[in-house]
This record gives sequence, structure tokens and C-alpha cells, in this order.
Amino acid sequence: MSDDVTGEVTRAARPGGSKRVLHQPSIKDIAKLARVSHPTVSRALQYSPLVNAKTAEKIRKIAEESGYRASAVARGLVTRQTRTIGLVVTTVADPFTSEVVSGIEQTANDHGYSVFLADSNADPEREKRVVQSFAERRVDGIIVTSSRVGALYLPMLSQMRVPIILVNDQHPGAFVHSVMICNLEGAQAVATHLAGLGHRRIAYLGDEFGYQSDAERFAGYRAALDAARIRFAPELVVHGDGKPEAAMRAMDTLLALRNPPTAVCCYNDMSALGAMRSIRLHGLRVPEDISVAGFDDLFIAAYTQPPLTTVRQPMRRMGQLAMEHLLMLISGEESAVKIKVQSELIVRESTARVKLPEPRARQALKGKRKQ
Amino acid sequence: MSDDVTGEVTRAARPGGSKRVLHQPSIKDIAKLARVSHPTVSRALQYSPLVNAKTAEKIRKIAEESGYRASAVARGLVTRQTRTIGLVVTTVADPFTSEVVSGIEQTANDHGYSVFLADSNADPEREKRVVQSFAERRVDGIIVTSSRVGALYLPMLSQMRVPIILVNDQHPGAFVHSVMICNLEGAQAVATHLAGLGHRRIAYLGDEFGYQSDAERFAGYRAALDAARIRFAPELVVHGDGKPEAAMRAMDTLLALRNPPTAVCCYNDMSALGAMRSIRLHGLRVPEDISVAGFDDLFIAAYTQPPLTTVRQPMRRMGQLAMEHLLMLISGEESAVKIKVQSELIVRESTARVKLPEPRARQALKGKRKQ
DNA sequence: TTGTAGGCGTTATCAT
DNA sequence: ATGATAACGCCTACAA
Repeated sequence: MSDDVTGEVTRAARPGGSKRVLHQPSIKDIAKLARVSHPTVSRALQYSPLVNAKTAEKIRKIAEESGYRASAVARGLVTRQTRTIGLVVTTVADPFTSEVVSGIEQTANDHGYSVFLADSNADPEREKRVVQSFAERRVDGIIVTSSRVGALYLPMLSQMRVPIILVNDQHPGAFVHSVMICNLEGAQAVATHLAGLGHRRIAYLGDEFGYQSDAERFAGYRAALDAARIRFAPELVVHGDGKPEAAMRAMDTLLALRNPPTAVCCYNDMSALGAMRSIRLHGLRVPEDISVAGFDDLFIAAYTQPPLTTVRQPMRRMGQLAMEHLLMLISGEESAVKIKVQSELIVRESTARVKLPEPRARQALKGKRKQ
Repeated sequence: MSDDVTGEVTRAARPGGSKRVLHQPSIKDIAKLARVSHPTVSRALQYSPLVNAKTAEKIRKIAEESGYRASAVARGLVTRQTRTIGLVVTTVADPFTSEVVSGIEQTANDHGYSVFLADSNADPEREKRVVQSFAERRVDGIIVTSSRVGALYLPMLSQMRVPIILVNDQHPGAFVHSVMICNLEGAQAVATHLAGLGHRRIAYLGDEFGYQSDAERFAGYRAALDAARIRFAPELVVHGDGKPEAAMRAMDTLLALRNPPTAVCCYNDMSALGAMRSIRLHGLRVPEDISVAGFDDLFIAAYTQPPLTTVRQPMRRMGQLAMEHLLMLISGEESAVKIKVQSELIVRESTARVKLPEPRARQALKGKRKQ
């Protein structure tokens, strides 16, 4: 035990007092106690109408009293259905992911399913291993959230004989079932909001390059710019990695520009956190000097200073949808392949009307104004 | 499908092209292909020395090629070990919990264990249900994090024949194995830090009343006050519920005091978030007017404005410890019951030297000063 | 309405 | 070094 840890010397008394671990009663034990055959017990416990009401009652009472719990593993062996699903995430320790996971778990539970959680840690090797372990565990279905290595092991996934759903997939393949947010529309909404506030120099602080959702959000940003007749300025596009640290550096770059932006659309709320920090460290204020917008509407977005304007993703609901959809596929129903859910612009206080340009700058602009 | 959701009409092509779901090869299929008996296949796949190196090699190749994956459910049935553990959390969608979960999952995975995640949503009924489902699934062990309903179903837990570990338990029973943070020392450290900054009116913004960790942190706060010879003022103790909303209201109460505090020790970072928001809404500044400290050192603590002074809990490490400990119990080793892990004070910018009292107030104080 | 027999896919225990 | 056989605990025929 290392030195950051202390173990008390106290020993645990075995609950129940006995050292011997008695093993769980089996269906046969119950049958013996109830003086019936074990199939009868099985039927009684499943409320089959084929069993006499009184004996059924008696059996259930005995089962209850002896703390009998039918073994899901034995049942799974014979029914070839485990009523479990495998859930692969890049990391649970991420506010977005954990909301989705929560929605999935809740729904699964409501339908009698248990979920195996596997954290791939964005490591392809690990991701492969966990998917294999899911295969061995004979899960009835698999959900993968915001996988970045999807392309790598998608063939492997499809080799498995179970339905698979991707949530916010980053490498959409044609045949894959998925639940996604309307990235384009969401990003377009924020950018339009910013343009409506009079901003003309609007930056896009993206995710690592090459991912689907980043591409779509960027497209939304471009679309909004076009609609507002704002000329696209390539130097206003920078990339982070979806986390605050990298976003800070990206924002630093923007602020070092000769003509820095007056507003920034961030790939997500985490990036916005980093952007705001960078801005403050440069002695500027949000939103007075620069407006900042995020994406996701994480729980904390309402508690940043200033509270963050962002695009809400119904994360928990997306998890729920993914699970419900998976349940359908498991029960053999065909259904839509791509489920898209609506996003919603949430305006808080991190975005504001653009400051009037400095007198000199205004002069300079005058000549160029088109309308 | 409700109207926030769109389903594309595109249909998924079955991966592999075939509609029929072929079922997975069993060990007997492999045996047939390799012209050996199935036990031999079993041995070969487990690298048993009892099997001829060449045949073993051949068997493994065949298994590999046919995509054979041994069924963990069948194995579990005969070995009476599922190599799964059950993990109960009140909600995964909480930055503290999800870090712990991540640590647990990682460690479990490294040891060939899979984890069933169950979100009780702080609902005792639900919590009961998931624990029962764990029993049916024949998990080898159970970990429960920061349960608030522990007392309710602890008897039920101990009825199960598997080892159980509690992480940051709120109702410590004598016999329970647990991993906990040094709450008292941590809280004492922040409060001492605040006193060292010259604060005399230090408030404690706690969790809901009646929980173990809250009580311990409060005790730490008291101890620090005593050590600094600050008289305890009951009106400076308020309660939230560990979340920002309630903390805001609690902070409102403190600010309404005739003589409000100059510093606040919050039960956790989430509460600190709410406290800071309340303070800003009152037109005051952190830390110039009031110092605020949290507890946990969530990821976001470094990105609040100002960055939050707090007490770090090694959350992921705690998860790891819990899992390692559980593994020991599973393998029959006796070991320490209570594992305590050290916390660490992280000083950032939300705490500062106390403002000098107003001249008049200073006057008034003068007479009372003891030393 | 109930009981008997068989099998799900493994591992374990014997023989050989 | 390998194979036959019997569990593990349940469910599903089918028979009674």
C-alpha cells in the first residue's frame, strides 16, 4: 500500500457471523422444499398460468424466504439471451458522455437489461479488447458513444452477431445505426445569433481536425456566415481537441491576430471554458470584448462566469433513444438507421452586441461598407 | 417517435449481407474442425501444458479463423465465477462519481473483469432492484459509491454472498469495507488556509444535513476554527444539497446576514459554483469581497472564474483502490476494512487575504480584540 | 396441472 | 496427451 493510503487494522466481521460461504439455493433446492419438481418452480416464478394458483403462491413464498434468485447466467445459457448490453465509451469521466450513459442505463434498466460499461480510454487496443469481452459475454447488443476510433474496429463490430448503435459517431458508415445531434443546424444557430449581434469577425474554434461532428459544426458556421453575407476569413479558424487546455492555446492564437475576432464559436462547452480562460488571461472581458459560445449545454454552462451561451444537446434523451432503438433491433424489428435529434440555442450572458469599432477603425471601415 | 427526433428512411444493410444470423460456433464446432475432443480445445485455448504444442497451435488457429469466442456465460455457470462486478452509483452524470467509475472500470478491465453499471438515481426502490439484478447476474463482488440510502439496503447487501466495498459511504457500518477520503483533514486544511489569510468570519456551506462526509468536513472546519482561536458562529453554518442550485440559496442566506462572512468553505466544488454565482448576483466579487473554497477538485475547478481553491480528492485513484481491494476480497484474502486516502489542498485564486474592515467596523472591533 | 428428460456451452474429473 | 462423461442451473419440450 503506498503512502497516500492508510489501512485501518480493524478487521471486518463476516456479515451473518459465519465464515463459511453457503452457496445460493438453486431451483432444485426450492423444488425440494416445496415438494414439487423444479420445472414447476420455474413456471411459478414466471407467473405461468399453467401452474395451480395455490402451489404457485406457496412456491413463491418459499423462494422469497430462502432468498432464492434465479441465475441469469444459467438462464442466458439456455435462452441464448442475456438481457445485457455492452456500452463502449471513450471515457466516462466526461460530462457529455456520462449524461448519455445515464440515459442509456436508465432505459436499459427499465426494460430489465443490465449494462456492461467499458471505458476504452480512447485507446484502440483497449477498445478492441472490450468489444471482444462483450462478444464473450454474449451481450444482446452494443452501443458505442462518440468513438474516435470507430473506423478502426467497425469491421470487427459488424462481425459480431448483435445489433450495434453509434451515438454521435465520428466516422459514419452507410450501414450503421446511429443517433446524432443536428450539428449543422445547431452551429448555424449560434453563428447566426452572433451575426445578429452585429459581429462580423466571428471565429470558429474547432475540435481536432478530421471528425464528423466538427466538420458538420464548421459547415453550420460557414452557412451562417454566408447567410449574413460575412466574408469567410480562414485565419479565424483554429483547432483544439475538445478540451479546455488545447482550446486555450487555440484562443491564444486568435488573440495574437493583427485583427482578432470579436466573437468565437467553440466546438463544445469544454473548449469554451478554455477560450474564456485564455481571454481573461489576456486581460480582456467576456462578453464586453469578445463573445464566446459553446456547444452541448453541459450542466456547468449555467454556472460559468459569465454563464455560457451554447447549443443544447439533449444528452440523456439521446442515450434513451439509442437504447430504445437498440431494444427494437434486438427484438428483430427493422427501423430507421439514422436518428437525428434537434438541438436548441440557449442564449446566456457570454454573448453580447459587438462593441463599436474604435474611431479610427470605423473610419477605415466606412469606405468598404456595402449597404 | 416524438417531434424532436427525425428518423431517416434509409434502411441498414445487414453487415455481411446475409439476413440470417448464423449463430456463434461453439467449442464443439471447433473440436470437430480440429478433429479433437472439446475438452482438448478448452485446454488448448487456456494454454494448458497438458496439450501437445502442435495440436494446441492448430486448434488456436482454427478457433481464431472461425471467430470463435468462448462463452463467458457457460464458463460462469460451471466455474461459479463470472468475473463481473456490480457497480452502484447514485448517478453517473456527476463529475465526481464518473471519475471514480472510470478508475474502477479501468482496474477491473485490467484484471479481466467486466463491470455492470447501475444508476440508482438516488431512488431506494431502484437501488434495491439493481442490487437484486446483480444477485441474479451472479456478480463476484459489488462496489457502491457515495450511497445516500446505504442504511436502507445494507442488510440486503450483506445478505448477498459476495464481498462489497463502499466508496465514500455516508452511513458507515462497522463491518463494511470502504474507501474514504480524509474529510476532516481536508476541510481543516482549507479552513486553516482561510484563517491564515486573516479571515475571522468563515462560513461553512454544507451538504444536506445528516451525512457522514458532511459531518466530517464540518468537524474539520470546527477544528481549524478552534486552532485559530476563532469563535464559532452558528449563523455562519448553512446547508445546501451538494449541488449549485441549493448552494446559491444557502449563500443568499449568508449574504443576508447583518454581518456576512468574508470567506466560505463549501462542502464540494459544485456547491462552490453555486456560492460564487450567488455572490456575483449580489454584486460582490470573489475573492476581493468574499473568498470561496470548494472540495473535490473536479476538472472544472481549474476553469472557473476565478479558478477555485479546493481540496483534491484522488477520485480515479479511489476507484482503483476500491477495485483492487475488491479483487483481494474476491480471491479470499482478508484485508484492511477501512481504507483512507489523503486529500490535498489546492490553492488557486478564489481565496485571498481578507479585506481590511471598514474604519468604523475596525473601531468597533478594537475593544473586543483579545490578543 | 405436473413431472421427466434433454440440452444450452463450458470446465472438471476421471479414465485411457 | 487425449477422450468420455458428468456436472453447473435453468428452460422447454413432451409425456403423464
